[in-house]
Amino acid sequence: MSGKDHATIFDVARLAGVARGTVDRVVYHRGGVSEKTAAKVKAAIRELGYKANPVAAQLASKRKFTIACLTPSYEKGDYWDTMQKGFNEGAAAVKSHSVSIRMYHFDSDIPESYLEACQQVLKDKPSGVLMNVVFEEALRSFVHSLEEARIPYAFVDRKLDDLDYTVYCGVDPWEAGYLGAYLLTHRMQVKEIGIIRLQRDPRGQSDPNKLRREGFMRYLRDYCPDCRVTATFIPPHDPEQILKNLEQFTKDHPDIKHFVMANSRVHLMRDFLLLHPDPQRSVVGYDDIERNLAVVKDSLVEYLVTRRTPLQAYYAVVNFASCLISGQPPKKRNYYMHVDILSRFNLKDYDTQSPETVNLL
Amino acid sequence: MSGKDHATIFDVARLAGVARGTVDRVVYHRGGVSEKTAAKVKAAIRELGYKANPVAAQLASKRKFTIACLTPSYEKGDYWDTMQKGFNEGAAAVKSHSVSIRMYHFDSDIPESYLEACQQVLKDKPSGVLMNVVFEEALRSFVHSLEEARIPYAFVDRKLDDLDYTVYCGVDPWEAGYLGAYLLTHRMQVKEIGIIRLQRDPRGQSDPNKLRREGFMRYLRDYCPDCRVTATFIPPHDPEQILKNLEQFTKDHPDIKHFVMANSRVHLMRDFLLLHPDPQRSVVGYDDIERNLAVVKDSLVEYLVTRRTPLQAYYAVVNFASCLISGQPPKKRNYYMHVDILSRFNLKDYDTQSPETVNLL
DNA sequence: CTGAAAGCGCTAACAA
DNA sequence: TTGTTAGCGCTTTCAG
Repeated sequence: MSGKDHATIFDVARLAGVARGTVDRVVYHRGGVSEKTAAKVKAAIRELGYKANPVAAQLASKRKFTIACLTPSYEKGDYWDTMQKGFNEGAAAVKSHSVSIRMYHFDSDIPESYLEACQQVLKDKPSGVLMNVVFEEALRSFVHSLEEARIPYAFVDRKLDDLDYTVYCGVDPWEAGYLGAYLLTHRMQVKEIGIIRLQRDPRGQSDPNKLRREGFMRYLRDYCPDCRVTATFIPPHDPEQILKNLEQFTKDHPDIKHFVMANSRVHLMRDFLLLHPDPQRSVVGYDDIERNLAVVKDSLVEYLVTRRTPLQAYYAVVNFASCLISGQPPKKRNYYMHVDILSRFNLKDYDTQSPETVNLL
Repeated sequence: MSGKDHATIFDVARLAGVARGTVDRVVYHRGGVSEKTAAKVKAAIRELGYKANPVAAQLASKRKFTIACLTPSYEKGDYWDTMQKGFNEGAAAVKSHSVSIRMYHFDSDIPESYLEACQQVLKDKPSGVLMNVVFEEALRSFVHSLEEARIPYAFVDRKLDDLDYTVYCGVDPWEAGYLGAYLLTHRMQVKEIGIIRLQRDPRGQSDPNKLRREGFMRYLRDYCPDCRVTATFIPPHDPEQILKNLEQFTKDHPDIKHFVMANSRVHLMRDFLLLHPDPQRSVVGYDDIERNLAVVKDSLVEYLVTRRTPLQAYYAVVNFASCLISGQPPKKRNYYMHVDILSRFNLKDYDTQSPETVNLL
């Protein structure tokens, strides 16, 4: 073993009576080796208990990987902006492993923009595609193209179970919904709940929070069977109108003291909550975007149900990268994250705890 | 940049007009470089945006590090056993970076055993010591010896602020206490609270949960000023006696419906809670050890205030290792973890989400 | 199909 | 205090 505490490719080569290159060929199934030679090499590997040194492999390798991240475009501070942080951190982490990421954005209200982005990805021939579920139909056809091009793909946040993705990273939205209903109602006699929804573009074929709402409703059926739920819709980009809507809604339903927003924008209720304080009121929202953390901090919203969104993106990138590097067969890997409960007394250190903490060097 | 997309040590050396070895010396603070040269090198580094390639560094380096982990001994399933998992995972993560860990245990009821363990550590001359605070006096004198031997040290879980440690990883116990009181009382009119404490060895000079209790009491002063708190002590290793004690306690104080255990063993209440169900009762405990997760799952305990204990240990190991490897000057690095709220509806995936998920290669 | 050899970027021992 | 250089273990190209 040339004085080492572990066998090197050189030791194997010598024992097998071949060159190092040949050993490399059999180790990585690169082909082009006669069966007889391969057998000799394999025997030597077994005898020496040889394990390739990934550090050395990494250094010597010239391979480069590109991960295409196909996600909705975003504005500062919104959900996908929060995700973006995680993508960036993931990118930084995998950089020294010679994988880079490239973002592709589309407008989640405009199916055409999604199709366009898909075309662009296909044209760029990345090593893998990391994406989310927005337009299901279009997504399926895109995945079809990817499979034809033999490009592996992974999901973050949402997935379609029946597809052959490599990695998924996210939380179970149904469970998050269930938990939200628990937090909104337990220890109280709740008879009425108001659910505030967003007016999405009429053409929008996506309903990203359907499962959350279903989980929410299911909890109510299980534990508060005679609780009535009333919905109202607000226009996400018109603060004045939001305020008016909510004022009208609460005037129409004076008994509703419990509110939930199943999307990531509970902060849109801020003005209303500030202007109409009510000690009996309780509000539950979702997702750890900055503005949401702020309304919790200000005691306007009682609970936020979430997971570390940037970490979720980070995990997705890192794990997908790891799959690409190792060239493993595309077996599904699901990483379900834990659902966190955030209240005004455990807000500290939530968003500061970035994954970088974990990276050596 | 010699045709690369990133600067190498060679590029830096050339720009600074020095040899590669010199660049290496300044990057790793190895000393033996004149200030003038160092300045030139630093300028070149900045100009090129040079980042050392950890993969190459790893491959070339012959250094070995040993981290001594000095912790209380444990029994299966208890708090320090849970920590141990994290230490092991941390060890696995840093292994390929040529750092190994070695455990040293002592009995937290027997100061002498602690002194002995300290002596052993000192004799073994590790590259660094990772530890916890149990016997404060003895710890201070141990730290003194470490400083004389120029061995850096780090804390996990608890720390002493005034010492010159390198890394600390844990949560703020006071805040965890505060949060626990919130969870136990909010949305309710609570007039009486029972706090269940452990009979620790009389010689035991440690009171590990003092700060937690203080935070807890502080919340009550802030928000439930006329709530009365009554304590009782149970013997941790005598289930029958625990049951009797608790039965007697609740007989003596029939109005107490709210209980808290500030230590990690709320599961000791299990038998009592099972035998005397009471829909009005609420119990809050601390720490994510398996048996505690089980009593939450069974709805015997309503909330657990915790952090990912194994992750905490993992972070401590990895970060400390990172400091040792990089040979950075011993500047304090505090990693405050987020305080998690666990209820029966968000228990899933809490302990399964191990840090290994994040490791490439 | 197989061997030889030039690196990958950095460390560390030695020489100056 | 600084420069030089031989590797670390593997990949990959180029000859044979």
